[in-house]
Amino acid sequence: MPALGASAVAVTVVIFTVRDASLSVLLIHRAAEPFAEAWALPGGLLLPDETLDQAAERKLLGETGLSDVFLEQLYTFDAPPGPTTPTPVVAYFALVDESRVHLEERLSWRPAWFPVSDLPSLAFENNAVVTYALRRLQAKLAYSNVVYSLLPERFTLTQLQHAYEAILGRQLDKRNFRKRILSLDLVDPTDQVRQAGAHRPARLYRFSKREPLTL
Amino acid sequence: MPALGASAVAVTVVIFTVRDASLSVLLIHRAAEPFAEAWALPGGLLLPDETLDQAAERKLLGETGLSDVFLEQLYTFDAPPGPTTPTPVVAYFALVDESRVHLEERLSWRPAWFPVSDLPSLAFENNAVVTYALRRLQAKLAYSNVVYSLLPERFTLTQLQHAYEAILGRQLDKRNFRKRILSLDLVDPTDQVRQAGAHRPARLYRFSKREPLTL
DNA sequence: ACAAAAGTGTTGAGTGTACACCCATGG
DNA sequence: CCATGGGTGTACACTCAACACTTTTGT
Repeated sequence: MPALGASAVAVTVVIFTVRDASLSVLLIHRAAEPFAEAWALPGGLLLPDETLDQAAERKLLGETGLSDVFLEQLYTFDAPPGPTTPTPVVAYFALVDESRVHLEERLSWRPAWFPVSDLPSLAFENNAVVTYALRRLQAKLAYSNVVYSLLPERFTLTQLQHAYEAILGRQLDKRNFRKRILSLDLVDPTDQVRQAGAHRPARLYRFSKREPLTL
Repeated sequence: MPALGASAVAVTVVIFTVRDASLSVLLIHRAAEPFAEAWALPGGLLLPDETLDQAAERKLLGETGLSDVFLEQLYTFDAPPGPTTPTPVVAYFALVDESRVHLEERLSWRPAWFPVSDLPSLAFENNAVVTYALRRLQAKLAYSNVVYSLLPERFTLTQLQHAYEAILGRQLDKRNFRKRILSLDLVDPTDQVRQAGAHRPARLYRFSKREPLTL
């Protein structure tokens, strides 16, 4: 039987949001070695007596102040090479509504949103993690309601469509989009018909289930 | 920053095969505590300087003598409750051709195949792992060539169909199945037309790519 | 007035599904 | 001669993609 205690486990979270029509990821600026001055995904070690999901929630809450959002385990990556004790990294991904986020105020680290289409080179080979998360997210769009936590509780179908377009990176046909969404009945219409700042009254919808739903 | 060295990591493998028209899983019989005398999935601790994939391959090779088969990471589960130091478990799943397997000969442990439809209650909550693996496998059938490593190198379309049926747990229409498989061109026909033990000559096929392919 | 977003149907192509019979061989 | 598995085509239902104009409001 193998030697014990060789590894601890780290958890990292890819936090996505949609900002001005593009899909973005939350990154933190590292002050300490290794990879000082590089951008990286938020993450850290699993605490004793904590589940993996709890650790991911803790990280998400710390960075954004949010906890009731879509958050799912993604993949477990090997320990990145480096001077520290090697620990496998369990990656999660989350979707948040940017208007509900309160970014952590820090002295030395500056969290910031970066469009996924224009990422810098990240610490710990985190670019691969983001790429993997993006692929998974795109795949899940087709058959689940994951986007529920990217949008406010009530939203127009156009807003929803913009979220889909940002994630898929291409334009969608409006009429086909509406037909499909309504036929899946992921959403219910609500009575309210006027939204601040909108050009004209519009029907608002909400997700019929806000829990993660994987058809 | 959290305390270090609280956890190591374990790896476990769900090894599937098709035996007389039903999908089966390889289990080992535990001699030692915890869960002595219970059946469990093969697994063990990650060794220092080993990648997760390597650990899974090592386990698979140890139990079956095989290494060139489909093997994919599945999910990372929390440490099971118990007296030992809690370690998260990175689960993998593999597909093997039973005729190529050489089960490990052991004195105290007896590895054995169990149909997934009729599993005993497993140690370490491994039943949930098997259920998860089965769902993933079924999903992957639709859009990938994963079954390539369940079958011998050359096979008839009927054999292939039997493998699909065992995994999905339902009968498929022969003509539709053939049309679909051929249209995906996952397989190429080979010249050989006679197979030992078969009732009549038949066209044999082989997978055009034997590498994992995720369309 | 005009820019910006909301809303609304039809058609054609392609895909998926249901369904039944003949053939070659081994026993 | 019969049991076993190999091999083959068509018709219908459904899903998906392409496509343009009118309405309402804020500025």
